[in-house]
Amino acid sequence: MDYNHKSIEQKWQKFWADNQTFKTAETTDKPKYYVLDMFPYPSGAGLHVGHPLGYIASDIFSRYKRLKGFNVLHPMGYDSFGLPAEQYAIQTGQHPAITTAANIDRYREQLDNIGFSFDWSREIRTSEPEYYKWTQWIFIQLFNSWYNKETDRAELIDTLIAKFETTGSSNIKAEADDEVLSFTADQWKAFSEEEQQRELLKYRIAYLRESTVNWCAALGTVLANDEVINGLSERGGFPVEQKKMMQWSMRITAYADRLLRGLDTIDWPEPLVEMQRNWIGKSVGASVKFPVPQLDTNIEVFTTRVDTIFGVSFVVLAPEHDLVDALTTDAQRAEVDAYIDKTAKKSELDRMADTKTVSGVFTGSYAKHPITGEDVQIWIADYVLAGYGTGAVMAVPSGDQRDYVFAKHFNLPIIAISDSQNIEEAADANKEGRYINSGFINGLTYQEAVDALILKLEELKLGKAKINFRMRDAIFGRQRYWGEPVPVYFKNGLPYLIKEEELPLLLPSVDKYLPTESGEPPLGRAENWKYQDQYDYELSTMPGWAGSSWYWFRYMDPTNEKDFAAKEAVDYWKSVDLYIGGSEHATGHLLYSRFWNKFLKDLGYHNEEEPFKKLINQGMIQGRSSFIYRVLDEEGRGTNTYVSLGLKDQYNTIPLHVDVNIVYNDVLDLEKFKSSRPEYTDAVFVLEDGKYICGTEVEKMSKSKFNVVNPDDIVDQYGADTLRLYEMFLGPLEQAKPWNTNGIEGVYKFLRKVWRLFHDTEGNFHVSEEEPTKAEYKALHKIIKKAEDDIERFSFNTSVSAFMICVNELTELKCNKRAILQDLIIVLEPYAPHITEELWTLLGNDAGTISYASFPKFNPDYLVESEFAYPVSINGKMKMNLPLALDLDNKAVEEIVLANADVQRYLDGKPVKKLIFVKGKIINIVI
RNA sequence: GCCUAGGUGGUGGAACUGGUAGACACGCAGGACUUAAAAUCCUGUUCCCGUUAAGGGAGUGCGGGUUCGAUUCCCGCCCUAGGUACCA
Repeated sequence: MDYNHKSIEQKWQKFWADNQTFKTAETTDKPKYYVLDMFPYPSGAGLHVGHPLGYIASDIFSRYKRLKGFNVLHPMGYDSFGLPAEQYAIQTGQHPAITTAANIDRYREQLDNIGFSFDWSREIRTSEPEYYKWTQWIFIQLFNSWYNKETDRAELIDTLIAKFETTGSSNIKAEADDEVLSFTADQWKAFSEEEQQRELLKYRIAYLRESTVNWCAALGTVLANDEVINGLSERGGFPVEQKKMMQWSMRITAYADRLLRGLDTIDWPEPLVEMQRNWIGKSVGASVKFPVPQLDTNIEVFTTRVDTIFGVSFVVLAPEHDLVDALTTDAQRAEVDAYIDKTAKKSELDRMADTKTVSGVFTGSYAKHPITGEDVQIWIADYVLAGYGTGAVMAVPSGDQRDYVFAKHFNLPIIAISDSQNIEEAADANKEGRYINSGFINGLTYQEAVDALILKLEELKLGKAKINFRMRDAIFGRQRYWGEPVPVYFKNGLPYLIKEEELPLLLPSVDKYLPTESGEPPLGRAENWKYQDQYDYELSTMPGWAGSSWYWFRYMDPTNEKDFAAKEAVDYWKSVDLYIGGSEHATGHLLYSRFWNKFLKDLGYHNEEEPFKKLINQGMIQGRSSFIYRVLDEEGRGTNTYVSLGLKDQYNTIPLHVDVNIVYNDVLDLEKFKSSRPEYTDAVFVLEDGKYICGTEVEKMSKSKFNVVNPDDIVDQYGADTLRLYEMFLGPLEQAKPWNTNGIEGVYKFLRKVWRLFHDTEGNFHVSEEEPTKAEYKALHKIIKKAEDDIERFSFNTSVSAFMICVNELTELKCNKRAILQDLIIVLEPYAPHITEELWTLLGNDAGTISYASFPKFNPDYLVESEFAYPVSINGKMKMNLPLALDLDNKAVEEIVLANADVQRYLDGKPVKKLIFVKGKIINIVI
């Protein structure tokens, strides 16, 4: 019997499912290993051939780790709350739960076709009440906590209340809102319940406050910063505006420093680490106050270059800055108002795009320089952003290019502050020289100046060293239906939690999935939906990232009703050892997950500072579109004649997308093309060499470009094992690459060769019990070593090649010895589990046991070669091959090489300066 | 602009810490088997010069450098992809 992928794969997929072969054991005598894929959002389009890339890689790694004796946790689930299901519900009226369930079924079917070793008994869906109960529970913990800077961790709010009751607000070091009150213990106790709650809200990690949000009118919801790209929504590309709203937020900024420090402890791809670093955006500098005596206040600025403070020639506020109104003099009022009006009208997009024109206006007021006491003009300009730092900057034209341009434009003074500065043409920010024009820091170096200035500013109470972060708190509420309800109700306008034992707070039914007439979110439509029949529930739902920010814990203990996961399970599985997924989640999911992980650790629920120890970004698989060229007639109208790529320049043509599924190795299947659409039945072709060659282009995979390839089709034609091997063979895992099937035949041929090693020429199964030869052992141990090394460094494509070499060698040797073949298929099992399982049982082993067999032990002795030829060069040139026995020491090698007649001839009596040895071989002779 | 990754045959890509560049596969060309096709197998395939051959030369984006020896390390530049953007 020849290799029949269909019957083999169906048989084993059924066996594995029926026997729960990949159910993760709860034993603890084996070391654990946790391999996780980023779980998919089940979209209506189903999987295309790009989706499984990462899953195949993680499956190979999981299976490899099982063979290496690890207890492997390799689960899968669905991130099933999300916008598309809701949009679809708005259009069709169908409940998102129904479409989501249907999509999940389709996904599951497609995934099962590929033969993954997921433990499906641990499947989770974020939209199931059993799951989101715990997402809500975590929200409750976040609401019930504050961040204590002294202990550098989150603590229960009770510890804060206790401090308020004993010492008031004075000694509290907390991450909190800016406008917290100062009070004594007695004052606190005298506060009303409402006043106390209002104050505590400013400290909670999940908190409610009025904040400027990214409002997307078209989607009817707010968006997080990472969901906004260039002023447009990530989904749909709709315009996004700034709007003030009461919103739930997460105090992720409290964790900014820990999130940053943690990056040094994890094994993640450098670009991703860099993205998170930039997103967090730590800058070290100082906060400086410029007194405004006439208003009895200060303008506080943030600067990374305090040392340039004597170069300050003006101060600039963002147009939205709170003090602008008070600072504007009557004379300047009209001009300032006009300017504010103009910038307010500009969208975020315009404001970002327009970075070249210099604009700004003088307020008419002056501030005092904190050190010299001189008057400094106060300006407003839109290059200063309200959202960063304090929304105000001290302008140092000599050291900052934007300030320089601004000063030139408005004819403001430019003061050199360093003897090494060249400010003829542009600002010069170097820190090399000694200070000039700088009062008491004249003559000092950069570091000396910074230290002296910080000291001085602290003494004057007009400044201090400060660290600023670019990262903002994360907006947590969405005005949407298909998400987790926030377990909060309102009493007297203040939020209160529902009790933990009342969880889950179920998502109520609504008649429509649109906002109410009064503009409330869809949940406002739910009837009789009140807490204790009287209090209004929070109507916004949680954002998409809520459910995915802790899901790896749930897999550890997916059905637990008492905890998000049992303590023993969490203690055993700890954190994810290997996480595979796309880099598009760099500043979203991957940051929020780290945040929640740290938070849950602070509350003592586990002990791991980081959730994902090692992370691999699989590259996107792009579509490779195929084109045919339709010939145009004299009037430029399309005809039904199509010309092959190589001849198209002889005609006037337009390219048309053609379905890639009827193109093989860029050759169009003419019959399939003709029957694809009625209008093509009579199509005429201009061929080259009897073939129609299509043009190609790399584009995103999408239906409209006819370049979507469904993995089911590949599995049907070549089998899951071929698909798995081929996706790995395509190139390095991390690299983006276009999908094409040009080389898939080679992989399929390889599997057939493997099959034939076990079968005689009549196709009957046959292996020999003879003792293998040296050469056979050598071929086997080469692949054992190579496969092991390659998998450990995630170089799957090179190990597929190595398997091909090995099988070619064994075929050449006509090797059908059990001792060799059995080990070979164990090593191959992670890549091609179905064919190896079949061969494993043909060899007489129990079904379902190959996945837990022992990975063969590599023996280096088999690779030692007794005699071989190798090239020796002279001065890097004139290479020649010399035969040589290797079991010799360097001394002997040296003698033999130098005695060689060819070498002697080349040396021509010249003295040898140096011999270069590599691994006991002379590789080069220097003369 | 800044940050990060990358640039190797007709194609996808190998070369793990500097040591025979182009493994493996596709494609292509030629051949065997076959009435024929499919399948399978064999041979060749970086480029240039050399009638075949023996042989020689060039060659890993470009220009330099270090080294006996550089795809690999260093300096400068060009290009591509991804991220980011008035962040004080």
